[in-house]
Amino acid sequence: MKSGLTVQEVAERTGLSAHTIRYYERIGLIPSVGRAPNGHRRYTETDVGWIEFLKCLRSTGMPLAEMLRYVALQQEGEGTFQERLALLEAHRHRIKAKIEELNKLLERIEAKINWYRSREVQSG
Amino acid sequence: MKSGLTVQEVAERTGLSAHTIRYYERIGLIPSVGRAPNGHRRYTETDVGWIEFLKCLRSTGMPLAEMLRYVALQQEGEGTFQERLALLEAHRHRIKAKIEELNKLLERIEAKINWYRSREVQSG
DNA sequence: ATACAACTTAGAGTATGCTCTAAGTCAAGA
DNA sequence: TCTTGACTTAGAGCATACTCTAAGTTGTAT
Repeated sequence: MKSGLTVQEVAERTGLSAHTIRYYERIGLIPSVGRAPNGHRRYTETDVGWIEFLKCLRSTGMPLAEMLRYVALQQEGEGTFQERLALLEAHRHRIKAKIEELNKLLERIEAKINWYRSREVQSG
Repeated sequence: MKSGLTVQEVAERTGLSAHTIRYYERIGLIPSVGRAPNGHRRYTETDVGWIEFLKCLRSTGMPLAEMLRYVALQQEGEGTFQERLALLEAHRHRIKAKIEELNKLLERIEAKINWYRSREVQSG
């Protein structure tokens, strides 16, 4: 019977390094990770889901400080639902804005690429 | 008669700080900026266009090191057209991948938001 | 004349987010 | 028994990209 995943196993699953996972725990992003009798970390599927959510927030550009704020609200309990929702909605807004910005800038870069291509034809 | 824009004016136009513009010049991203007789920088419209292009590359996530590589190729002359084109195409590919990633992760965050909203209704 | 604001340079300092190290524990296999 | 490898911790180190500072110069307004 398996008591949980090791930090390496979680690293493999999530694509984060074991160093980073421990670091996230240390700064408070992953509260209450279980330990084996020898002190080694043991992760549940719930933990893995949470870490994947953290990764999702990070990959979309949320700073660690804001992720910590989210965790803090979570630990304060149900009274912080509105605030957590607001935080996520603000983040969603930023992601959408970033996607729009990227699309706009992509066009500009493609224009430059096309300029190079037109030159390429003439100069061989 | 105006001999060119000052660093502050370029900062206002491009949205970069004067510090950053000087820094970019120092590391080699903005070659050959003209000087007034007193040694002050004077920018042409061409310079501004180039700085805006740099900003575009940065905002889409290109590291300074790669931008420097692009500048280096540019200064080597016409023989580097292919390489410059390849560099921009690789970058375009990364931007597209990033947009796709953001769209995917955005969905996940929206799912979480919707989960919060459904709770919100029940708990008042 | 003098104060002020904007500029110059080289270099130091900061923010963020990892990433690695050192010293030690522990369990399993040769 | 001894080695190997994975784990633990606290803390140091590093990469990136700015951002600021200090000391000095210059041009303009009062």
